[in-house]
Formats: sequence, structure tokens, C-alpha cells
Amino acid sequence: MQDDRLTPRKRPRQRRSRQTVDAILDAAARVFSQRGYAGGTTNHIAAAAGVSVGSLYDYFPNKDAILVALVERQLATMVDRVQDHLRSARESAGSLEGLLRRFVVAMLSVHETQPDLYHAVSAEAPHPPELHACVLQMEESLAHALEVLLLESDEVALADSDTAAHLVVQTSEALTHRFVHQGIHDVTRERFIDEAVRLLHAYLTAPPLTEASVT
Amino acid sequence: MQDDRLTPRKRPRQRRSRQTVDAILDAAARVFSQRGYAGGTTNHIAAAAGVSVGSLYDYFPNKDAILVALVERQLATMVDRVQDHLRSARESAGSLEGLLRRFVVAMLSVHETQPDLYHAVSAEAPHPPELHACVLQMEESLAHALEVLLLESDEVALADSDTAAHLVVQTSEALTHRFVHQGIHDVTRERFIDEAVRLLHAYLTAPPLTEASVT
DNA sequence: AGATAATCCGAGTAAATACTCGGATTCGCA
DNA sequence: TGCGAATCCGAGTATTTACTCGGATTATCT
Repeated sequence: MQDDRLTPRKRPRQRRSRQTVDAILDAAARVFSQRGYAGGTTNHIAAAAGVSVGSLYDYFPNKDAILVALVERQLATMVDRVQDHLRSARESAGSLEGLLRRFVVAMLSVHETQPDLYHAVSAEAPHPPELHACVLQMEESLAHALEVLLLESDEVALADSDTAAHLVVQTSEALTHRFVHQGIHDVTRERFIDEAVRLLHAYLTAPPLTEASVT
Repeated sequence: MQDDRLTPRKRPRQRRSRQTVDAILDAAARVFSQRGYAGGTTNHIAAAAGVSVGSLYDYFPNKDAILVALVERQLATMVDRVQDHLRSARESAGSLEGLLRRFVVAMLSVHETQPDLYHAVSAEAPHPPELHACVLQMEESLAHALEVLLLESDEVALADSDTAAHLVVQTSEALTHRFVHQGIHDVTRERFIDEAVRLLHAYLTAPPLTEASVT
């Protein structure tokens, strides 16, 4: 047949088995959060899902496949949440600063919801190409959604709005992630948000580099 | 005695054994780069170091201890390299933009030197508290070194230079890391540097947020 | 040289864990 | 109601791998 690193041997056809698959993914999220990726065994996951290991391996060919499916589900809902925030920002037609604030807060709250799971997945689990692609796609979606709003704003006039949007997404992703997981000194949540917004706002409204220093 | 999660059973006293320890760390760097953390077994490391497993466990109580020692060595040299760059920037007494450019380039080249090792350590290996502390200290060192230079510049007037320095360090760390490991579309290295510098420069010279929008 | 300490060795062990398989159970449908 | 397909089960296996230990080898010092 094929490599089958991700395709299950059985596909869930009835409602019963679809619920099983969902239960397994829910359980995986809990187990990985509590015990990390390496420490979260497939037996743990099956037990937490109230299912036997056999059933688990009916629908997932291996442990990595569970991870990938979990991440896909997780990122999809994350993108939805952030896009919702952005949509409401668009309707209220606020300033650029307001828009960025909503974006940062949305990203921050995403990380705050399940910090341990996020840590297990991003800092401990293997990164098969499927996962990587999944992350790229999420970033692409967010960047695109953001770019649309940036183009509508009259406060920004960027040469390359696409790249700028990507940088904004990457920066807020990284900064909020780090803030949640290690913090900065005595900086409070509110102050962090202000600072991040200031950074992004400054970037988007800044003039190009001075000619002299460009390489 | 004590927990002994990191203390070895024997301490290297003669030159011979000190060379062994170095060889083991060198080998660990190579092995982790090529095979990842999970895939890089202690037997692999010992073999690559031209040493028996027994000797390895004479000086490292467990696999994690090797990782921690390796990271300590790696981060220390990294801080040195970046600080060297900064020192030369100080002597040439350039503009803020020039300073930031040197900083970004230094961070970027650090990541470019051993991308696989960096990936294995940061995205696959366990993160015992000792590692975490080590990273915090590195960030602290860099932020401090940078802050000194920022305070000397007449282009910046920040309310809280400490926090700003930390944000700059975290941002450049995250952006350069991501650029090396996943890139951005068609953005070239040179263009990425320009953009990162523009972002940091804008942040450091930006006025405070407008009163209205502050939470 | 002799004694003691340090270093090195590597076959072997114990434990962990991803994954299998053949059969029992339950569902969908005629 | 009965039959085939889908689902579920869980004790067992095969493999991997971190780590041990008792002894051989080499250095240091007097």
C-alpha cells in the first residue's frame, strides 16, 4: 500500500466510533498537559478516554498520528477564536492601536487557556512534517486575516503588507507564548499587553530605514 | 546524601578525564544534531566520543545531566559571541540602527551555526528547571549588555529601559530562530534583517501609547 | 618500584512502552 | 430476526534504551 504513517487501519464510520475518536483526542490533550508528551503513554490516553488501547490503535496507526490530529484540531479552533476577535474589531471600526490590542489579547488568552498542553506539544513532542505544515497554515491564515484589516486602516502605508502581517503574527505569537511560560520580571499582564501593542504599532507606522544603513 | 539529579558520582580530576568530559559534550552536540534528543542514545554519544558508556556514566549521572551541561556550555559561548559583537559596535559608536543591526546579525548567525542542535534542544528535549534557569540567565546577560548601550544612545528615551531591553532580546531571539527554521515566503536573509531592525528601531524610538486606548 | 587513587571498560540487566491480534460485542440493515 | 460489518477489548509481546558493576588499565606520588 503506502507508507501509512498517519492513515488509520480503520476509519470511523458510525457515530459510536466518531465519539471514540473525539474522546481519545480529548484525553490526549489532558494527558499530554499533565504528563508531557514522552510521559503520556498511549495506555494512559486510552484509559483517560475510557477506551482500550486496542480501540485506540484501530483509529490511530501510532502515537504521532494522535499528536498530529490533536494539533490540527487545536490550531483550527485557535484560528477561529482569533478571527472572531478580529471580526468584532473590524465592526467596531476602531483605531489601529485598538485592533492590535485585540489581536494581542486574543493570542495571549489562547496561550493562557492551556499553557501546559502548548508546552508539551511545542517544546517536547516530535515535529513531523505534517505538524510543521499545520503550523505554517495556521500562521498563514492569521496573517491573511490581519493583512486585510491592515489594508483597510488609513494609519498604515506599508510597502509589503504581506511580510509585515507575517512579522506581526510571528512576533505576537512568540512574545505572548514566552510571557505566559516565563514572564518578564515584575511586568504585569496589562503592562505586557501595552508594551507589545506599542511595539507592533510602532513597527506598522514606522518610516522605512534610513538609506545609509541599509546593507 | 542529596537528590543527585545532576551531580556525577566521580568528578574529573586529571587532565585525561577532563578531556573525556569535553569529548562527551562535543559528541553529544553532534549526535543530538543528527538524531535528535530522543533518538540520540547515550550509547551513541559514548561511541561518537570514542569512550565507553561506563566512562560516560562516571561523569554524568544521567542523560539529562549531559543535556544541561551541553546547554550551559553552548549558551555561555553564545553570550560571549553576541557581547563581542556589541562591544565592537560600541567602539565604532554608530547609530542606534547600526547597533540593532549588529545585534540582529549576531543573533541570526548564532542560530545559523547549529540549527539542528538548537532545534533538538529547544523543541524536543525535556526542560528541567536547571535548563530553564540557564536560559533565563542568558537572556538576562544579553538584556543587560544591550541596556547599557541603549542608555548611552541619545536616540532613545525610554521610561523603562530594562523591560525594553528584555523585549528586544526576546523578539530578536524568537524572530531569528523562526526565520532560520521556517523562513518567511520569499523573504531573503538581507530583507529579513532590514525588517527586524526596522521593527526594533521603531519600538525603541516610539512615543508612549495614546492615553485613550490604555486599559 | 610499589602503593594508592583515578580512569576506563563493555557485556549485561531491568524496566518501560508502543503496538498486535484474535475473539467478543454491538450496530445497521434487509 | 438474522447476518455481516463495524466496533471494542486487553492480556501479551517485542523492542528499545538508560543505566550498573566488578574488574582491567593507567596515572600520581613517595
